[in-house]
Amino acid sequence: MSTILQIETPAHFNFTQNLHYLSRSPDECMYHILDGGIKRALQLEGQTIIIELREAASDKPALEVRFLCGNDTAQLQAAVSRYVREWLDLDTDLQPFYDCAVREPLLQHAVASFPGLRIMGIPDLFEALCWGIIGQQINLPFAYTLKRRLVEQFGEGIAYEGRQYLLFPDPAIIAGLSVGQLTSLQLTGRKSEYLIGVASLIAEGELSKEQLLASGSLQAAERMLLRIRGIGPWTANYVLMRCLRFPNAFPIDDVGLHNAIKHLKGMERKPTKQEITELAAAWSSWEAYATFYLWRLLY
DNA sequence: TTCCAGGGTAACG
DNA sequence: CGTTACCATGGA
Repeated sequence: MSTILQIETPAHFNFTQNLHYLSRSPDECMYHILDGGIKRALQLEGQTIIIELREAASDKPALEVRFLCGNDTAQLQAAVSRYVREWLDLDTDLQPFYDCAVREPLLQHAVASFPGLRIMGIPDLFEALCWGIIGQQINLPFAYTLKRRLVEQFGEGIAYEGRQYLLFPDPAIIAGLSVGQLTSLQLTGRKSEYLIGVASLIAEGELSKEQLLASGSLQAAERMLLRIRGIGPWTANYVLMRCLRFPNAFPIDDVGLHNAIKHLKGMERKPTKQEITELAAAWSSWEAYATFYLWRLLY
């Protein structure tokens, strides 16, 4: 009946490792993980579909995608394939990072513990920016709660086999909200203003992923993001890492990164920014992956 | 109870 | 300019 799309996976990719990362919060609302597979809704090529992603039982290491709901034209299949490759970062060769990490005291343990882990992406720019802003200065469980409220309140949902599959809210919807409609979800007034502002920029076509990628360099894209109210160095680099996929994006202000370093080095205090800069010199051009692996040590 | 959470802004000197 | 108060809630 429905087509099964096969997607070959590269060396240094382990589906179970990544599934474990994706399972980290019971409050995650953008996909359902059950029985070794991921199911989620996607809006691609102007259509809304539900897919299931799991490891393929084939000779070559691969994933298989089932189309549970919606058409599966060749064009849509190609779009889904591109989406999955980007989401799971299947097109990056991790060998150079691993070559670097095995010689690096701070990274050895992490890369040995989570082989095949990749930076799980947030392909949608608006979702990535919202997630970054929501997560500023609050603990992660609460951030997941706030995201779920936002998505349940303002995102579209599709029911399938008794389960609700949610799409992230359209920027135009959020752009039209009042601050009060967001503070009622327990977002702060300030963050509510940030979200509405970012939504407006995207809805008006003044900010896009294409535009950021076309800027030519990490630094240029970072400068564009830093001009936006509510986006500082941490949020900019977080988005450059998880959405734009710059391997050298580096959220150096991240408290989780600070705690991981403190723990690994047996320090009594958190490292200073200068100390981190000196340590991270050895991760040059792979700062994003180093950060992601160190985060993984924390939970 | 206090302190910290995947920070950023605006108002100070 | 560098520094600081403030945001607002939940969990340890």
